[in-house]
Amino acid sequence: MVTRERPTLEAVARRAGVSRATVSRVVNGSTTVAVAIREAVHQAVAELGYVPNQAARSLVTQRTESIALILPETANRVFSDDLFFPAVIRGVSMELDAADKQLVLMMAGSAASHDRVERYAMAGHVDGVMFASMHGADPLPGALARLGIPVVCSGRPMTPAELPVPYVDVDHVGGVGQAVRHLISTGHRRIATVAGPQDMIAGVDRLTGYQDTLRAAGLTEHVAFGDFTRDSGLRAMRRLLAEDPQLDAVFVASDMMAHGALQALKDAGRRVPADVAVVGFDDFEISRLSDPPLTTVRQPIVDMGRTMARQMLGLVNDKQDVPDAVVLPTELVVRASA
Amino acid sequence: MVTRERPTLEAVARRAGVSRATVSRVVNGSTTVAVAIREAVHQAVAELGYVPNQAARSLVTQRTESIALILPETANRVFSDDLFFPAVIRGVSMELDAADKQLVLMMAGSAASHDRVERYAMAGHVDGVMFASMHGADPLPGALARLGIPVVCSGRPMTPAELPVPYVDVDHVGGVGQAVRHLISTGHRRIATVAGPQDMIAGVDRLTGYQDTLRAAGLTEHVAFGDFTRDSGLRAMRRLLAEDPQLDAVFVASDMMAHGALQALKDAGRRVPADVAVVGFDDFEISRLSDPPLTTVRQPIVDMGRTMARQMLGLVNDKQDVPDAVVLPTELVVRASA
DNA sequence: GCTCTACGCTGTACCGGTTAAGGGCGATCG
DNA sequence: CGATCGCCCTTAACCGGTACAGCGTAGAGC
Repeated sequence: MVTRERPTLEAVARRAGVSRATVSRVVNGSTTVAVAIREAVHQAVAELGYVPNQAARSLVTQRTESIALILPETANRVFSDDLFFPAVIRGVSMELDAADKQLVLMMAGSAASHDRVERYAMAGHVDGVMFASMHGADPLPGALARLGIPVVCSGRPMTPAELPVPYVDVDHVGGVGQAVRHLISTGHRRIATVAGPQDMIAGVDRLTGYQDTLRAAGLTEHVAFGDFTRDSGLRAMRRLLAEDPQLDAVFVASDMMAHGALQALKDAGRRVPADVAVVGFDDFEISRLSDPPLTTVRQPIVDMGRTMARQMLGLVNDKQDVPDAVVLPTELVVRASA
Repeated sequence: MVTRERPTLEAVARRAGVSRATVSRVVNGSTTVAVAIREAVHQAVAELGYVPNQAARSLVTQRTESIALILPETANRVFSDDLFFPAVIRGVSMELDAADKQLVLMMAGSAASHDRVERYAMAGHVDGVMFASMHGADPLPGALARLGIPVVCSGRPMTPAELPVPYVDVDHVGGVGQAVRHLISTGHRRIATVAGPQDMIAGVDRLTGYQDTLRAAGLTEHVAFGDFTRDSGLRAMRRLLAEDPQLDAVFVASDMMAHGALQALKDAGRRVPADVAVVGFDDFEISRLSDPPLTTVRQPIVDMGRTMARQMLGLVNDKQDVPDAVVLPTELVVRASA
């Protein structure tokens, strides 16, 4: 390793024959510097390969130009069979890159890591914190917001905090309504659902959408619960079939669970959609490729990430027009399974 | 926003009735502090909710306790239909979490972002940089290493740099050899391959493994190229079928491409494995679930991430026993497709 | 009882930037 | 022609920690 000494402002200043302050102003693009001097400084910067020390800069500016994204799951579970977080990351990353901010990724599954996140943000390591989907009524976003740290959540908070934090969510209820009405309009009457975990807003709202629509149509509810994983969908579908062998349709609250449900139906010798129609929720890439291709409610996950990031950028730049809540539209995508 | 002032060392010192230096030593766990004073400081820290300012600390220690992971793709492509990067992230994250280091995620698809990564590392924002899979002979790892910044790569560098950087890779050639020998031993003789991109070491090595094994058996090669995406696998399989309708087996250099190939075979009316046997490479979760379940070469992706992170931690801690190269084993997983 | 040593704490000089206050100098105006 | 003004640059005071040198104090040794 060569470990060439990193040049400092001081070195650049000496080389250009000016003071540190002048170099600082040139580097930060101040216009009140004579052209000749500005040129000299730029040349010195180039010759020495000067790069400002971020720690020193942060110490005085109280900004780090980086933003944390918290994935409230253990590193174990995230990414295991989940396509949601990668898409969120992608959206967030696109937007932060454009703003020249850095993305710090943190997993916060355990209580201990909760603490770590809080300390990390308090240590001024990041300018703001984004939460990607949350379980239960997590106190962390509210706690950080109370400390004056910009916070944005994905997913409407389950319990409205005393201090409301901006969030972005999708129209779960509307999308599910479309899906269930589609099932009804195609002649189905015994429509069950595999619902998501009830400690997540996505789980709660999608179940509400199902219940509201069914009730409006005067039909009977039939619910089994999963945790958004493929396997839980498979098991839930089995339970539904055991409880009501006559069911002719099912709305499954996530694509992953829907693929599990397709498997369960296949195992049980049911044809899809002839015997049982299936609708999912997410519209992952793989849902176009399943057998049969999955009818599903599309939610714009990448856009959620982008929107969160934009809200965050607005907050850290003290823009006044940052909306408290953004709800993105969902849309039924009809394929072969229903 | 309440924006409570963050307490400083100074404030804690005043409250505890000691000097800044003493508080600093207590906070950093030095043992040469009298118990009574240590207690008093701890209490003051707790009462004030003191959290050390990371920027100030980094300024003097020249360390940030965070590590960058570079995904050399545009944010667009990463995660689109790729399951490799999420798994790497998961492995890296597990290991860094345990070491209480933070993970900074950066995309570096464009030349411009290349520059950003270099400046970012040079600014001392991170203590080290890890590269997750690379295209071509990327000069960036070598450049950073030359600047004295700890670097670890996933995937053997395509052109050995003048300054060798530690890397972790898997035994591509060995795994592919197992796969192709399996095809031969089950009676196949017209064995084609869908190879990966030849600007990536994984693409090159897997093709080499195929070629070496076929040659050793005195069989004829038949190659089409893809770029590891499902769609490219589908198209490549079509070309192979058009060129040799008699082929009876194919080794596909990635699971994603293999799923595309399965689709192409199905479209062409070929039964798998009766007419054409298919072996993939990766062993993603979804490969157990395809129809038929995919025989494939398992590579330990999460372990790659963990190993990279461990090497990195060794480097930043100046451990002497950091191996230059770690090659993890691969293993044929036989399912129904071959 | 005095010196010596060891220990533990304080004082302070940094780390590398930013920024407010201050000063030199040429141009402008009366 | 002198006072005033404004433009640009320099000086220096921070930001909040770390770590080293140094000093006070207490206990040991004789």
